[in-house]
Amino acid sequence: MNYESVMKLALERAFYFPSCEIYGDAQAGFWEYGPTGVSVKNKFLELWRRELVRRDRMLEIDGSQIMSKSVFEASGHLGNFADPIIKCKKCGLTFRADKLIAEIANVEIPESADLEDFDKMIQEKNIVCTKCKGEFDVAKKFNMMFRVGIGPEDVEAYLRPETCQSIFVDFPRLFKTMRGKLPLGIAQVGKSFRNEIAPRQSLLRLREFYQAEIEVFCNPGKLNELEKFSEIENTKLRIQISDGIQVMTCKEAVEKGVIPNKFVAYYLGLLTEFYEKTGIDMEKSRFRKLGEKEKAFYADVAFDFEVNTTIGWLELVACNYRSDYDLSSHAKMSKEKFEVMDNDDKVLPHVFEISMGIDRSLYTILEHSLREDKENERMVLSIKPYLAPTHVGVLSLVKKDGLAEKTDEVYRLIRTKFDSFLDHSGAIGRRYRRLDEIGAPFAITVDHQTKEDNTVTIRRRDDMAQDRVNISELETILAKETAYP
RNA sequence: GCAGUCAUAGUAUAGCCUGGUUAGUAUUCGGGGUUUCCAACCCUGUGACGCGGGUUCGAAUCCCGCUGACUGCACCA
Repeated sequence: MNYESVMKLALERAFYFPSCEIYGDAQAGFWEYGPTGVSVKNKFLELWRRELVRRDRMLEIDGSQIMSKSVFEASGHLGNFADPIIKCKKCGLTFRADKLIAEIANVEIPESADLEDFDKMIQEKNIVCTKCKGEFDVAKKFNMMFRVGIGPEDVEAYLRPETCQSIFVDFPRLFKTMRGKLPLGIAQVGKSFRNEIAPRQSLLRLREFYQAEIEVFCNPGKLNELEKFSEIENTKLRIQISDGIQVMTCKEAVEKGVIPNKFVAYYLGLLTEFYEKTGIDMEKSRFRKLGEKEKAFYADVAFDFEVNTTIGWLELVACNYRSDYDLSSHAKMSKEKFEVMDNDDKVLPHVFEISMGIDRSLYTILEHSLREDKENERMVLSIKPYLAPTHVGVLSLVKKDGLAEKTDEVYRLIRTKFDSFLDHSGAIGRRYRRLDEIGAPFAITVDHQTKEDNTVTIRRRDDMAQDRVNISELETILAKETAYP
């Protein structure tokens, strides 16, 4: 289904919608999740916990969103997370200073250079606005982090631009108190904040967004010694190589040198198995190795997990081998010791990161699950039952003859065990359609026969077929059908 | 951030050019009825001119600013 239809569904059924929408000064890049969206998000995260955190015995933390200045001095975000920009005095057009200079004067100035260097070069080479020939104002830094002031003294701090910094900062304590052993995964779900220049397309480019990040700390000397690699060695990865996507097992990818080591391949394998279970169409996915220029400033080797949608390839996960970039910078800045013992070796761990964009993942799940059933004139969200915002609708065929009361009874029986929705009003077909649209995989209908033999019908969303079962069996059936895989 | 297009109920739209009755329609939604297993029907009700200025006796309509959405460019660490 396309972006437009997903957007319509999102607005009509309260999956997500613009933040502060009743006010005229609402800013772009901020969206809220409604009840249905939250329900899917929570279930998606439960799946993530099962398939990655628990499976790999990772530790999950929940850190602060506001972090002190030193953290970002050490992480490099204060220096590198900013673009040098110049603005035309006449027409107001803004350019990236380094890019414009490289283009016009053919001189490479690193983007982290002093601002005066850009001004000097612009003077020297007499660079003017490409559009109106106007003069440029002095270069400025546009930092994508949101600055906040703490307390009455307005102490400088920042909203985190990625969740992982708390994981790095917390690593020494966690390793000691949780009896850590390399390789050790530490995970976190939470919000991050980036002052994007042009937020776009609802959940796909936000200023405030959810990440589920995993940082795996490892001994860099043992990247090919990983016993659990055998668990995923036959898992098939889809990897972009030059112009085509090649499908190969994790084992083959390492043997052919497509992936540098077993360690990285293991986590790409886990990630593949996870996304298969979200119901995203994996035939439309790929891992893409990033080139030198595309990589983040902290990354050594980087693979993006991307999925093709109706608005193009979307990056859902960034997998970065960050080496000891973060731990050594924080060690230097804080004087804290980050070396740990790995058997008899004292090592400064390296980090492999799996940084997942939750909002984009949810969008993709919706886009890949939503379909139009023309034959039956309905929109169906064929989402995996364990991710569905509502598991089951509980309906009375008619309100009268005591069926409503009987339906209430059935609802009370299951309401705390499943996400269920009670509905008596209107035609039965309409109620089924409403449930189809929010992806409820099952509908239970109480009819006249129920009063005679205590049976109800269960209707399945995808094929609209119905079975008659005893009320006493409902819990078992639903538990089985909505269970995580 | 730049350029173009646009902004009316939950959703989709008409009206705007040419200012003037109660802002129309479809669907959704609430209540009632009838029928009963796939958006039927009948009655009834709720619900909108993005925000701020200006012009005017009078603004959804004309003008200005802001905000947002879409598309393209740039950006995406």
